[in-house]
Amino acid sequence: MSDIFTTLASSVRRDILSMLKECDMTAGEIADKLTVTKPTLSGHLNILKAADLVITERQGTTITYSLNTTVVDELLANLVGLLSNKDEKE
Amino acid sequence: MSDIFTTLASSVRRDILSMLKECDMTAGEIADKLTVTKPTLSGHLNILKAADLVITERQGTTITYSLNTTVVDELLANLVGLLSNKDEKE
DNA sequence: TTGGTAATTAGCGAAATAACAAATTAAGAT
DNA sequence: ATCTTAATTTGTTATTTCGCTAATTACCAA
Repeated sequence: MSDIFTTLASSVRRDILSMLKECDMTAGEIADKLTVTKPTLSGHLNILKAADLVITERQGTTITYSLNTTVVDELLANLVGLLSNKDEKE
Repeated sequence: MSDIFTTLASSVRRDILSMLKECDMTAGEIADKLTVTKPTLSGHLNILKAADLVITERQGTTITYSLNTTVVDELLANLVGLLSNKDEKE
């Protein structure tokens, strides 16, 4: 949970998540849509994977990235809990 | 919206928000609960204020910080919008 | 005006972050 | 085995962030 926010602090990583929200993509396809180089993108994908926000599946030489919807849903639930529990009396 | 995530990337700032969620506090009171020095805390409070997440009110020599619930609610709505409409195929 | 308390600003060094080019691994095809 | 394509890892550099101490501002009281 703590590094989730650090992960989301990068606009490149948020852009990647927004794209994966629409459809699964390979690293190369993502790179074509962004302005960063492939090595830079690879680093961002590693961070997203470490945060368990994306899932990978290799097919031959290409690797497809997709959103880990389960974890994303949990993240949203935690976020709401972090900031909006006026009722909670401890 | 973009710097909101940068703002939330610090655990110190998230702790401050959690505390202010419970009750309003002065900078000194917040400092007593955390392990950082007062100047360091002041910097974090400035960032939170710049992000419009907290509101300040001076009473004599003390300044009371409180959560800007309006902006926090907007933030949560935006977060949900950013990540949770995977099914929405339009 | 002088003193005391609360909080901030200024300045510095250490650590983390992000980007790139170059080199390397992985898998499939010839 | 060799070549090609896709993607990653390595190594380097520059920028940003974080926390501290020291100095400063703001306010109130005597």
